[in-house]
Amino acid sequence: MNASEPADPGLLVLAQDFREALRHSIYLVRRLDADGELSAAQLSTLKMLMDSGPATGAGASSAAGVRVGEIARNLGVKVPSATEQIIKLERAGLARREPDPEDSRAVRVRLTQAGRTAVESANERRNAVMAGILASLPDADRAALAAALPVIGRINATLQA
Amino acid sequence: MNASEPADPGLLVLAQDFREALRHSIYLVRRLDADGELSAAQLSTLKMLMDSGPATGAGASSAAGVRVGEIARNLGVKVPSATEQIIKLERAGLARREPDPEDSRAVRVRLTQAGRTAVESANERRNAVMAGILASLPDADRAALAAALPVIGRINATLQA
DNA sequence: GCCTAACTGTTAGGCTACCTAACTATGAAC
DNA sequence: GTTCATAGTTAGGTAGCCTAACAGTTAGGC
Repeated sequence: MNASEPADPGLLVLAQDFREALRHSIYLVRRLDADGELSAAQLSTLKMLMDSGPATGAGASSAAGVRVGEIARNLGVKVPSATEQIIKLERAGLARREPDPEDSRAVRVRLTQAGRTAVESANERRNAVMAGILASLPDADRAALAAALPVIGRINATLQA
Repeated sequence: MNASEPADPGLLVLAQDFREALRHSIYLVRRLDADGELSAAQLSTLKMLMDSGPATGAGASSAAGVRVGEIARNLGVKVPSATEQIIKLERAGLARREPDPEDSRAVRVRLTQAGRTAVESANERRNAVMAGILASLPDADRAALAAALPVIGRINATLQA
């Protein structure tokens, strides 16, 4: 945990290689996001809204929507940045802001039906492109990747703490 | 290769999971880059210069430095964006622009000694932080990660084509 | 030789996404 | 019923990317 210690050389090499891989992956992500329709930041925001509460709110009778602060925390940005994204989404008709009935300071953000549709189609498109790339790999590569994804998830989870 | 085909469902799931992992990794990268000293873009540029030609140019008698277009291509950005970064690096005393003796249209960019020092220390710091995170993982996780890195490298290489 | 076409890099202008600081409005505590 | 904390917005600024327009250099065709 302590970064000031000398650290195992092998660990440093792995760290370097992993950083390198992530650095190069930026281009991949940029490529996937380059199809226009929705920016990476906006898709992330929409996706978060979708995961956190159904747009139709069938079973969510009490507190529908997500608070701005929570969105910011989930996206790893500051509150004003979240506000900015939300305003853009609202202008695009993809999300809606409503007062929180339980706390008048707060704002509840929800997907509109159009927002839900947009995030689904954008996701499908990106997944299809990525799947196309993965399809060209040998089975063993795909297996290795699949095995590593949970690990990367755990690494990312480290940051939440 | 053809993204318009229906595609294997398992492949789509893997694609989705991989995209998700990369999306979350953005926060990790942001965290690593947040230590100030050098922005991600600038470190990438410096690193590229370092890998492509020694600053001292001991053995590189003929064509020292890297051309702007080549830098742009390597970083996956357009030429004006590369120019912008280079100007900043030059102002910071980390890189130098020189005329290309063989082609007067071209510009050769080289690291200064200060630039070399800066990239090394920035890299070491980031590697140490990452190594600290990796140290908290079980051995099996590290092994899985190490096995997947070459795969991610191959995926990224796909884009060059 | 010279004129045109292709190429290299810079400049100008614009966009998105992030930030901090300052502000408004509401809630909670005493 | 002040006072302090909390939720979000607004204002202003920065970094990094883009396209379009430009200047200078090289290379061909004739």
